[in-house]
Amino acid sequence: MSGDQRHKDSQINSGCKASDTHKHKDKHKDKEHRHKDHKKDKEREKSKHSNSEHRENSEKKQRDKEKEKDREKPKRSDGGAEKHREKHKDKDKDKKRREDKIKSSHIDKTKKEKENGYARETSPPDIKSEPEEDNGYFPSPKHNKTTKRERDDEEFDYKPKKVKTENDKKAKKRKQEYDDEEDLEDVKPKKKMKDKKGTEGKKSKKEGEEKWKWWEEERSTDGSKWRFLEHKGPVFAPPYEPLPNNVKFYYDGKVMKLGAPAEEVATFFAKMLDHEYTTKDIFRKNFFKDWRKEMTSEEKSKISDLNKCNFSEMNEYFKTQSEARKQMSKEEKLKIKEENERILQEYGFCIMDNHKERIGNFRIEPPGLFRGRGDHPKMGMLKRRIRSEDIIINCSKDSKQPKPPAGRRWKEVRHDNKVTWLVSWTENIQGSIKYIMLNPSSRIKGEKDWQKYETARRLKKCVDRLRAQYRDDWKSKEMRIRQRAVALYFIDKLALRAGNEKEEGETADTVGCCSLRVEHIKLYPKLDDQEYVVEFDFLGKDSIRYYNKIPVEKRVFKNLQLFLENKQPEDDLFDRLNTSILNKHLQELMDGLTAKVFRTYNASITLQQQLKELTCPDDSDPAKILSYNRANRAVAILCNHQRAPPKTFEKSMQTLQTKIDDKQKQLSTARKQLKTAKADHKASHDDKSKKTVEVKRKAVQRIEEQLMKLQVLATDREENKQIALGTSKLNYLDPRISVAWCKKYSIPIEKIYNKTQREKFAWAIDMADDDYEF
DNA sequence: CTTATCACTTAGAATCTGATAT
DNA sequence: ATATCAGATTCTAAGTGATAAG
Repeated sequence: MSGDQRHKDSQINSGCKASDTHKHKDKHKDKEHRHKDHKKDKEREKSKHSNSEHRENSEKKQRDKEKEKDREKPKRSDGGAEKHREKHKDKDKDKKRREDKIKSSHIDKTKKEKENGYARETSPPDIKSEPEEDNGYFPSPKHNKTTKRERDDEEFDYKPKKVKTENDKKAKKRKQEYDDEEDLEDVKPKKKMKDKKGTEGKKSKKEGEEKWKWWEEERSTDGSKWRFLEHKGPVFAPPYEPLPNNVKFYYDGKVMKLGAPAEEVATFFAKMLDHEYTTKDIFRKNFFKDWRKEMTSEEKSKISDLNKCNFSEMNEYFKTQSEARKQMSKEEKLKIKEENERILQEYGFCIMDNHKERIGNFRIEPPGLFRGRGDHPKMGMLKRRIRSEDIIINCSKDSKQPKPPAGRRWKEVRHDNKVTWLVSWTENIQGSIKYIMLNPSSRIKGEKDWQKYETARRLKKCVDRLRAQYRDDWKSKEMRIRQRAVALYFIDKLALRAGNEKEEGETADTVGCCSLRVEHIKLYPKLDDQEYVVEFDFLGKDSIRYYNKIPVEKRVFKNLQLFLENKQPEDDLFDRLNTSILNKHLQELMDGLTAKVFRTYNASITLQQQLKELTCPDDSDPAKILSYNRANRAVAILCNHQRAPPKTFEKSMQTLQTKIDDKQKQLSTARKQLKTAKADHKASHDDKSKKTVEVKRKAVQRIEEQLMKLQVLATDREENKQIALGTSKLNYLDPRISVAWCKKYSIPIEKIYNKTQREKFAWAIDMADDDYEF
């Protein structure tokens, strides 16, 4: 039990986890040659925005072309590039918009470079102006009108603060405007729902709103995330219910009655008794320390040793309770279910800009003991109960504000439409802020998700150029550039995460690319039959182990040797690099580009390629789905998405195997029968025997099919033992690729996406055709 | 610069649920 | 009817990255 990540690590590769404990760091700030370059960085940093490339139709062609033309910015040499930029910066939006249109109509890429660098609004020099991230940004879509309805988001129209009818109109109009060029076949009848009238949202029966297609509407571009927001506030954790008197706690063998505060915290521990956590020293120490804070002075003076505490009766009690819950009668269960449904209906939705949207997490996290992942220094600490006085409510001014519990108040009510959260509070373990936000199916999340994939697609168009550049940078005279280039190579090739710095001692010791330390890699000039092999072994996000040996190019290898010179194991591998430097650089190469875009890009492009490669048109549906899963798996492996093998894995494989064996037996019996039937028929030639033959033949066929299905299932499951497909499916794979694949091979989308996933990806399901290309 | 803060995405485990096997 | 189990859902920790503050 106790699936603890570490286990799985060892399973996958020979054990040993990275050592923790390094007191490392403090990068040598002795920069040997720092150069003038930052100045460049600085200048540029402001120039993001705008992009406006897009055009795409023939992406492929384009892609190629693109790479050459794409801003040949002289890598370093300041100056050049900027100049470029400058020249365009002033165009006004309208003009630009027009241009885009044109452009898109004949896809002319030559134009692109122009926009590429331009810095329009480099400065809305208003001081206060809070340019806000998205300002004018929304890179992607703006133009892409690929074949299909991609959004052309129009940034400049102002959304009428009111109703959607109006929006619709506008949208429609806009659409018309562009339609000629794309002449859609736009299959979808756009019946926008009847929700007009602002207030309507509320009453629209639950999902009743017949599917609002937000992706057919325009997005706001002024950086605001919504215009109207109303909700009921969070659902608080239920208050503590003291234990019945017959459930005792013992200290040093003697019964001891605890006051409610101490008792509550004790129950948190008691509930976890079976978990390996509670045997860990740090966990116990942290727990005990925090527990004592809840004790009365009397309790405190008595209870001085956790080892003398006996929680087992409490533990038993909870087990019994949960058992009882399972045994509840149907009606009781139904009642609970209904109550939950009621709460969901009341608190689980909000109204955002005329639409009723599902909230993701409307319940406040209940108090408990903090469980970090991996070797977390704070495991076991008490996560305190959140009260209304800790809560900040965010909603629009003109909405009906949520009410705090009777006689209580909120910490604050604000009206900030530059953010998407409805409720926030500060958590006491790390001091970080927690939020209540909308469900992934909401417009606000969906748009962002869509945008993410559009950015990745833009990377696709220029990735060759970027690769050429970083390869070139391997030869740079400047250490920092070489480091940056090698790191980027890893991020690109191995899909490593960026690797922000973390505060030491506050979290488990994990790393990403930029934070790799010397101890995390080993170099083998020669290994088996390969040259220049780098072995990675480190704990990444969630303390999941990353272990990989890969041959790299000689130049990379030599660079790594250089980076390692004179360093201790706990020193940073890339001592002149961090994520902020890297991202700043990436931003210069492509608008909106950051390290994580590479993961999205590589994941999606891998899926697309693998699907192409693995799908056989003649396969049965289950076989095709197996291919899909394999393609998905390739991505999961690339991204290192692991899971603890399910506890029941072995057993379930076994039962499956039994089923397969049975089926096999059935099959041979059926075959025998068929043979006999045939023989009979031969002998008699009568109709009846002929029929039997047919029947038997069918039976054989059916059984064969079933057997095949089972075998496929077994293969799939086995291959999936320690690989988690969900994460990549949900976060990295452009859903339009999957949708297109389903359409192309007539696989029902339900086979690939369950209900929740279909909701999240509704936009993709609606817009992608079978010829969609990432 | 360096650090802190904030917002938001990504992550695997825990828990729940409902279909299926017994 | 009950037990089992796998898939769905929930939960919340742990990342990324932009920006503000020092």
